[in-house]
Amino acid sequence: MPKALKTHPTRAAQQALERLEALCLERGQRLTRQRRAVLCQLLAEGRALSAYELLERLRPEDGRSTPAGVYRALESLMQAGVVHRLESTRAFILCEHPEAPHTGQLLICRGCGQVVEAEDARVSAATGRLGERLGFSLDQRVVELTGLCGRCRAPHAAHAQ
Amino acid sequence: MPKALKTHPTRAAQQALERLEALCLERGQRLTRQRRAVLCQLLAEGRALSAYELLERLRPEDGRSTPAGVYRALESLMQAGVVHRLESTRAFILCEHPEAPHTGQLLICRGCGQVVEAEDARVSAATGRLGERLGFSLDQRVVELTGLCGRCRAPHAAHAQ
DNA sequence: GCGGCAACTGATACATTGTATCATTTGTTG
DNA sequence: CAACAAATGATACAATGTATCAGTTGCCGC
Repeated sequence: MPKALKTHPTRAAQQALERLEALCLERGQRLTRQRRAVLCQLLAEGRALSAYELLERLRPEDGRSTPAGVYRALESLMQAGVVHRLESTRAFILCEHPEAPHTGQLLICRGCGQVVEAEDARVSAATGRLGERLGFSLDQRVVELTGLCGRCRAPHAAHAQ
Repeated sequence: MPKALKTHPTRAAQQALERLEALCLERGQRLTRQRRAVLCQLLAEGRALSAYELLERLRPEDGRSTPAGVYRALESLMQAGVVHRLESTRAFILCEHPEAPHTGQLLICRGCGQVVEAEDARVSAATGRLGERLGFSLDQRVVELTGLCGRCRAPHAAHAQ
C-alpha cells in the first residue's frame, strides 16, 4: 500500500519539516517564508522537482514567487545540506539523511523517477583515492547512477542480471 | 612548455581526427560535414566547450550552423563514444580513450578547467556493486569529481593534503 | 521595544541551454 | 538512377538559470 502517507500529510510531514528547519538554523541559514515553502513542497511531493515545477506549486500560495526566488531558496537549502541537486536531470530533492554531512551517491530510476540516496563507503573511498592518485583536491563529487529499480524492472523481464 | 602543440595543430590533429572518424563509422554513425566540424573544434580547443561556444566557433566557417544542428552532431558523436557530456558543467569534451568502450570518471579542475578522464576499476566496481545492492540495473553512471588539480593548487598553498 | 545593518525579497529583464517541427537536401542501397 | 532513410536548415519556442537594484525583513545589541 504505497502512498498511504498521503492520507495524513500534515502529521508526519510537520515533524519532518521541523527537523529540517532545525538543521537549517544550526547550519547558519536563516529559515524564511520562501525557504520554508520550498521545503514543504519538496516534502509534500516526495520526489525530485525542477525549479520551475516548484515555482508552479508555490505560485498558488504566493503569487509573488519568482524563478530567482526559488533558486535562491534552493541555494540556501543546499548550503544547509537538506536539499540535493540532481545534475543529470536538473532537479532538486530533499536529502534523505540530512543529519549527517555527506557526499553521497544518488540512484535514479528512469522508470518511476524514484531517487535513492546512498552513502557507500566503498564508492566514497574509491572516488577519494582516484582524486588523490590524479593529484586533485576534490571539493565536489557528483555520483549519479541511472537505471531501473527493482520494481520497475520486474514487470518487463524475468531475465535477472 | 605547455601549448607547444598549438604551433602545428594540423599535424597531430589530422591524425587524431582520422582515428576518431574511423571510430564513428565503425560504430554505425555517419560522419557528416557538421559532425566532422564539431570534432575538429573540440580537438582544436582541447578543452570542454558548451554547445553554444561550439556554435560560435562553427559559425564563421559555416554560417548556417544552428543550435539544433550542433546538438544533433553532439548526440551522434556521443553515441559513437568519442564525445562526453559533462553534466555538472553542461559542456562537451572529446573522449581521451575512445578506442575502449567505457563508463569512466571525469575529474574537473575548477581552476584551469582541465578535464581528466579516468577509468578506475575500484570506482567502477564500487558503483556497480552499489547498484546491485539497491536492486538497480544501471545503464548510465555519472561520476564527476570537481576540485583543484595539482598545478592549480600549488601556487595558492603549501599545505599538502 | 527599537535602531541599524546585513540578509533577504520582489520585480524585471535577460542569459544560457536545449527541443519541436517540417520542408528540403543528402547519402546509401538496391 | 530511383527510392528510401537519414541528416540538415530554418524557424520558433521551451526550459533552465542569473543580474540588478530598489525596497523589506529579520536579527542583534542596546
